[in-house]
Amino acid sequence: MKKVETYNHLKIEKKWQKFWDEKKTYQTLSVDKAKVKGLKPYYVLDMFPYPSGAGLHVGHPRGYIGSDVFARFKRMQGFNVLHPMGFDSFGLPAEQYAIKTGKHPGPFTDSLVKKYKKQLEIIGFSYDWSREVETHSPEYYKWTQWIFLQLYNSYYDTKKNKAESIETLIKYFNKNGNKDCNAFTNDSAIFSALEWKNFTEKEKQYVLMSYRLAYEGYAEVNWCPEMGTVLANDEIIEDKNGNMVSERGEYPVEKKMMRQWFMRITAYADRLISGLDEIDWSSSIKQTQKNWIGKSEGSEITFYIEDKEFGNFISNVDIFTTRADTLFGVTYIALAIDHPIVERLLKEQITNWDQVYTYIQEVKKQEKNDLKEITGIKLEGIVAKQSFLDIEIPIYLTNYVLSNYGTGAVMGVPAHDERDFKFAEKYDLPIQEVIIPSVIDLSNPPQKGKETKTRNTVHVIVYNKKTDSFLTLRWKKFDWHTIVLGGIDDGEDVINAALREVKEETGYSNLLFKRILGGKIEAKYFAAHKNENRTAITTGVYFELIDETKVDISQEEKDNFDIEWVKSSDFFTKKMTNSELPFWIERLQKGKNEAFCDYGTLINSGDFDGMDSEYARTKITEKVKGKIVTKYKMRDAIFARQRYWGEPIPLIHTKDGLIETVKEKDLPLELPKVKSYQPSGNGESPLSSVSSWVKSGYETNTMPGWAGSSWYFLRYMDPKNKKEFASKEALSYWKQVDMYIGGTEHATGHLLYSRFWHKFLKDIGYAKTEEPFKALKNQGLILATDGRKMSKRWGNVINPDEIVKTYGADTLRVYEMFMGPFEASQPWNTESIIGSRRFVERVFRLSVSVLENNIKVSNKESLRALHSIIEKVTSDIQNFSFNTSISGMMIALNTFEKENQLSKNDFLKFLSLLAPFAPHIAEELWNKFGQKGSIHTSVFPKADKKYLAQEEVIIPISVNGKVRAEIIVSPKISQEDIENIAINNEKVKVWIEGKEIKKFIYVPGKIVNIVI
RNA sequence: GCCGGAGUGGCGGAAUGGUAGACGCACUCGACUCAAAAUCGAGUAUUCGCAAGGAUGUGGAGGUUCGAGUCCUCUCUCCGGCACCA
Repeated sequence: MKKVETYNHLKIEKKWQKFWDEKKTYQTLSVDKAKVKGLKPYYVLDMFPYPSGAGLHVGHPRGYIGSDVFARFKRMQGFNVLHPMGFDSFGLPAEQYAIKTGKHPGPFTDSLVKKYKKQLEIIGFSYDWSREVETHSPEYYKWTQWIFLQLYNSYYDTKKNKAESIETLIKYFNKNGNKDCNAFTNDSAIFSALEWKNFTEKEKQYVLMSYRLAYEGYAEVNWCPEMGTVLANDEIIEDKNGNMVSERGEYPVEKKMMRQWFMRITAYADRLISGLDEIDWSSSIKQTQKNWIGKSEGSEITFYIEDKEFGNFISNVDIFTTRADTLFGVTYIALAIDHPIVERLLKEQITNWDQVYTYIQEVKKQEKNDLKEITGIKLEGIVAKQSFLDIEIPIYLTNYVLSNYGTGAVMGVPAHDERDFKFAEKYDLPIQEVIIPSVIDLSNPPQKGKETKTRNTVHVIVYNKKTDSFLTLRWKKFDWHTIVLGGIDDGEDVINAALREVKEETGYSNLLFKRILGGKIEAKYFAAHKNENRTAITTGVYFELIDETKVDISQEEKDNFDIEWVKSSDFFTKKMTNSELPFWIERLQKGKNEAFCDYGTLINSGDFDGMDSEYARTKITEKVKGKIVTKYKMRDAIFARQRYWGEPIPLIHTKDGLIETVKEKDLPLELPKVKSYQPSGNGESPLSSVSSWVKSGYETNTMPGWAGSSWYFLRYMDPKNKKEFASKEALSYWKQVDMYIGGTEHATGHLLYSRFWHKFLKDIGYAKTEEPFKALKNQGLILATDGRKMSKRWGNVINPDEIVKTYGADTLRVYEMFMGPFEASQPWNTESIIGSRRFVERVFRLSVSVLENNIKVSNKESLRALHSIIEKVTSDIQNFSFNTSISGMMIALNTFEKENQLSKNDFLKFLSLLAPFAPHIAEELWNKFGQKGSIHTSVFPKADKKYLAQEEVIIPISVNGKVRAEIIVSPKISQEDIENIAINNEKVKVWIEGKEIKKFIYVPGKIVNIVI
């Protein structure tokens, strides 16, 4: 018996990993060499990991495998591929380790990095490790600090729409003050050139802080007095009673204002939105970013506040609204509890200050983001007015208005805002309707050139409880089916008008009034009998029939229509002639009235009556001398942590209270050694207890975790450069990341911050593109078998090292790509991994038989299978449809085995398709077949269409859409011929016998459908 | 509440408007074997039928079309994000 070679993954994988490493197979060519060779760049990037103590589980490599397949594919297509890896190695867990053990987090981090690298290496990725970056190494963070300094020394020019040097702004101030300076700021104070020159250095510094892109300010932090430290949001949990406590030790956490550093990301808000249009990201992640930035256009309108008793002017107050069209519906003004004018200007005038103060304290205690109930308190003794409104408007403090959005003040329009509506109901404030929905009667639309008359009408819905039906009229002369309706006479009450109409038209006279169905509705139609257009402004009234008592009705009415009671189920679903009816029914079914928040037509708004909302928004803003403004939900990003394990901020506080930058030649400003990693106890970072550090005046805050990760992709382009963060040549050659792969969890963090930094670096002449990541793919999660996320906590973690050991890296890679669509989440199933292992083994066995058979030319079937899979894999990898590539290769393999007529050369082509997915076995067999070099630097095969043509195709014949037979014909068969064959087919005959053929459809090469 | 995404066999999933369930797992039967594993072959949506064959079937209800998992309208469920943003 002959000894059969077996597939030994352990041996093969180790062997080739060593080979690739020694031969530097995956080393990216330098810019110069690539240019000489004429190779185009392609940059495939993974989101680099944060090395945590837990190590990798099988979910982590999913994205890395996908990007590796893609990178290998691009490399075989002849691109100079940049596919690097590194570590985001500053951060909290290492810090916590240091606090717990008292040891320096550096060596600990290094050991974790080592562990991660080892785990990654055995999976066989094609990273160019010579370009590795680690954000905690001083050679790297030197440039993170350098970028910080550029931001610190820049402001945003809103006219040029780019960042500019702060020196330019200072020159401008010297000449003109800050009038019309086009610099982005949140500060509204205006000063002249003379005033600027007379400012002290400290005052100047203070002013400039409002313009710099990196600036000092104050912000609320989570302060834990027990631990004497500031906590990040993910270090806080909610305890049983709903109080915020620290995750470790469950100590209470409170809010505290602290000095911080910020990034003025809001200056880039518009570009962060518009840039989304030019990048190939999933719509959901783009939408998430758009929502997060939260752009909304609205108006700022000034109201003035006066003393109620004497009418003395006290102060202006600006409100922000997106619905200036509802201005005439204002019935109160609502201020945030911490609106600056409350304490500053109004306190003295408010006659119920004690109660107001108590209320403010109460609201302050409530946890943010957890508004259970809308509350408020009226400010007695003062009122608001607006020149164009002829009313005194009460002012409230409320808990539903935020001081940090808009102007911290809103106009309360209960009729057209849900929250205002609730508030008005609770505090019994008037609800003034100014916008009504507008419908056009499509069956009878207004005609051009006809006069339009407006009239007030009433629609009456009458319900008969006994029979569960509604009163309708069936018109005799027209094809109309309506509810009772009619005009409202001058001075007549709506309810009386409704009762009168019902009595006149139907005779029913004993009705019980239930309610008015919300606001009015405008309907436009053509009144044929009067030859004019009508605009009916209609109120819906709802009655119940008490009994069938009837009065006589006129003959005219009897001739007009029949009375018809319609069962409620029909009434709610049936389309009737009144186009307003769906509104009435919706309101009827809701049971209570609500605010109408959509756009519509204005009423009760003086000169603006009849305008539509959108137009009126600007018109009213103009009229009241308001401003059209744009607001964003996004806030400036906090750029400081009171911790040790992060990049030091390269600034020096002088004795005079001034801030100086660390000179570029002195970068990096390295982290000092400290005795203790414990927080200082006063909220400052451990750096504040290093006396030499403090003596030198160095800033004690460190940078947040996202600093280093906001530009690392640029460093990979030129990782060893000592003079610049990356050379101009490297930046212009690589330009941007072509394909970025990572999880969706970074949608509003890393992915937003790095776009911001990249845009800034472009503005100051370094980055070459507006956007850093041209295309982005988000890999789906791999869930544990129990459907939960893999986590130590649930004890459901599967370790990739073990899978690699038992099944091999190639099998793991094939399996993770085969599981399902790359961007969808799937549960891990160790049971089904065997399928991928069998596939790899069968390829191995096929290689043995191909060598033995030694066939010169493959047979037709094999050739067709090969070339169609070449085509499929090429397009599937391009689309990240890795799962279908693999199933396609399995199908091809089935054919090769069945036919057993595959040539060596054709097998090698197949092997090339497999190489990106299963690199080790592909390399092994490539080598065994006597090929030179590495399969991974060989050329990806191209499909030859001539092998794809088929002489015969199977065409299903369907009758009325149901498949009844199949025939085998030439793909070139004519419509006439196939019609003959199909109709005379025995199986088909059974179905069409004696029936007339109405239509015969032949979709060439696909299907026949006979319609009878 | 708002904005995304998704609902297809026992499971993971496939399907430019053209034979739904490819491919894989699991399962059943068979071959090989003393036996088992591995491997190979056949089968495997539901339902009626001995079979040939028929009917039903892609969360639900309608619609467009010769033809719908795919397009349109409404609706239910699940997942993700945001959430007092005026």
